[in-house]
Amino acid sequence: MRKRVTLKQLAAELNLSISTVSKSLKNDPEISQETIERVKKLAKEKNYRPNALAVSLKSSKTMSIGVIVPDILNNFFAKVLLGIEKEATKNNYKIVTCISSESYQKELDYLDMLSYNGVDGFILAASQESQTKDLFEHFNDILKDDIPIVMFDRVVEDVYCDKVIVNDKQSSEDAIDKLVASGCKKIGIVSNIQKLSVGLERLEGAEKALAKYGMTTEILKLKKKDEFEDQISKFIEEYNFDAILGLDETSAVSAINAAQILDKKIPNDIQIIGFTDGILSKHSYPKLTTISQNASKMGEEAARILIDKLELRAERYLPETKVIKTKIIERGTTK
Amino acid sequence: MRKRVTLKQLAAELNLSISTVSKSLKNDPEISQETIERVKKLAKEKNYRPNALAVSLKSSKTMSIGVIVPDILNNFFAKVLLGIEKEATKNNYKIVTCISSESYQKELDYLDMLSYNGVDGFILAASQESQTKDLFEHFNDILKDDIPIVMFDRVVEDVYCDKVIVNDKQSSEDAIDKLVASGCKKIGIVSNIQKLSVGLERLEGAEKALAKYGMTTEILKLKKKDEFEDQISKFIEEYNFDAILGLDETSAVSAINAAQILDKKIPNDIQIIGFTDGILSKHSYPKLTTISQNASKMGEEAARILIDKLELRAERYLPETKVIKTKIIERGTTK
DNA sequence: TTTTTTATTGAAAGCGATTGCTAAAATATC
DNA sequence: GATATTTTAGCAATCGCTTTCAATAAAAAA
Repeated sequence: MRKRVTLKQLAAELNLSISTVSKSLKNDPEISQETIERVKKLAKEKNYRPNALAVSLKSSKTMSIGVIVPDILNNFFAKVLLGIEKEATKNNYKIVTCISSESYQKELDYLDMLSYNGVDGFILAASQESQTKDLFEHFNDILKDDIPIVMFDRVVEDVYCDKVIVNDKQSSEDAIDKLVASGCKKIGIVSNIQKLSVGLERLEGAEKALAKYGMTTEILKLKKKDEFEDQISKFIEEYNFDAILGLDETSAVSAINAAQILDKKIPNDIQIIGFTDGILSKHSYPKLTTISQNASKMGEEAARILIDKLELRAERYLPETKVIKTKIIERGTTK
Repeated sequence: MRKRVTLKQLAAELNLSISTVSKSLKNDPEISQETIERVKKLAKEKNYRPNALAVSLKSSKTMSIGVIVPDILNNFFAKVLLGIEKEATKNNYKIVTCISSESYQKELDYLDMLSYNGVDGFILAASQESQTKDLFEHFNDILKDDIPIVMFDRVVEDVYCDKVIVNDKQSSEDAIDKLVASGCKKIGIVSNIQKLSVGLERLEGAEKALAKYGMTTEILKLKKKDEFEDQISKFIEEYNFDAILGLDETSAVSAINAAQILDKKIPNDIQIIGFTDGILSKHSYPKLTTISQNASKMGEEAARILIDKLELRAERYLPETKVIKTKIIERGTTK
């Protein structure tokens, strides 16, 4: 069994003091070239690496970012995580990932734990519970401790921090525009995320666009307990839609299946557009036309903003809100 | 802006020594009840919490587990992660998640970084590159430093550590049995994971079962560059299969779509079974009959094994290999 | 009253690294 | 040859906490 080597041990073996060894490793000009080389040689031999804990304790910087996501099974969040990871790694930061499972309590616990574990900053999306119950003081508490937070996607209006969002409202307007342009007369909205800030935004955009064309907004809010396909096929039959806008990926894909059940041809009898360019969109039949939120880019952006803030600590600056542009990816469910 | 309070500050305010304060917070019998209460009162008021870094440095235990997964977008790994997270949290451990992106180099870097950051142990699935190139000394190096590893799913034979796997071979045998029992005469295998240990296992099981029924093994190894659906539909037409076993979820779902393209009715004209009970299986049309690996349970199990080892450090014990049982989840693609 | 016990608190070392300051040795200046 | 200057290396404090051991004071026993 190997033993991790410390400065102390190197010093002993070299007959030098700990400080000399430490300085040598940092190429301190105070130390003679000869000594530096001697030290480095042994350090390399023994595979010396500074104990990150000790360094952090001293410098009160851990080079780590706490990331809290509501649901890791959600492809969107997974992608964002990937983006964060990429950018963080590039800048020598590591990430500590926690999953709030949409629970306020877990979110709070993690915030607390991570802050006492010394993460340098947070990147997070609020849990559903925090959003619906309008709980956000726990975020402010962290900010008060001077630990920066960057929120993404599920942001909280009342928390004064950096944010990265997507122009959800505009996107669903665009989607409706597109559907109308291709001849749709009766468009239905299906949502499985009624309670989320993003769900509201998207709905608002759709309503606005629909109104513009003198169309009424018919929305189906999916109920967890029943089969989505059944709920949607009834909805389609009732109104005889020629297009469906799914406010999230699951709704849209379920709408595809519902259309199949009703034996409607996609995209001829009915067109479908969804949100979130996840794994489902690419594996449905036909493949789903969807609004991509550039999840990975969102993550990168969030990490970049946080790291900038961390490194440029010197100057206080105002929180910014970065809007990531969506793009519509046309596949088989639209004409 | 608030300031994190330390023992020193509490001590000063209470006119006590640091050690007394520390002991009081731990209900040390050496300290008088009166003092204990005085200390606790102020600590609560000031919201004192020990600095985790300092505690870790002292105890050389960080209460954290390094988790390395090859791909977080993969629903299976995400589920395992969820299981790990759940079990770890329950035992007061936190997890530091890294994503190797199937790269050997990243895997190595993370292993190195995390070990110097003092994680107490590792839970990981080998990257594809490590598996195909048969690279595993980096794992042994960690073990040499006396940091325990628990591998799951993608395990490496030559590394002597705890493992959690699934009875892949048996599962695909069972799947073939089931197909034959329901009358299939010509079964094709489709795989997108030829290079992985699990892919090999599953193939082996299928071959064995096929041979048992005097059937030949026809396998299609998917090529990334072409559309999966096209490759599969050609494959089906060529052999006129009445059943497909997809060795991974993507293959199986693509097979469903391929059948639709060929206008074959599922499950009457052709039956399909897949692996991994992920999100795709539930949203395909028809829904996919699949072999569930109990991903979340796998994660929990891995975490439990690791934590047991961590806490029971005392007695050396032999590495164990836990086999998680799969179960077949029947949905719409089989009779 | 003196000695022993017990109760209570504090001093100090240590975890591993960083860093400002000091001391000693080597070199330069007059 | 004596003093001033530069190199080079080490001391010691510090980060925040834990823990052993010593110290003091008060109470009990002799």
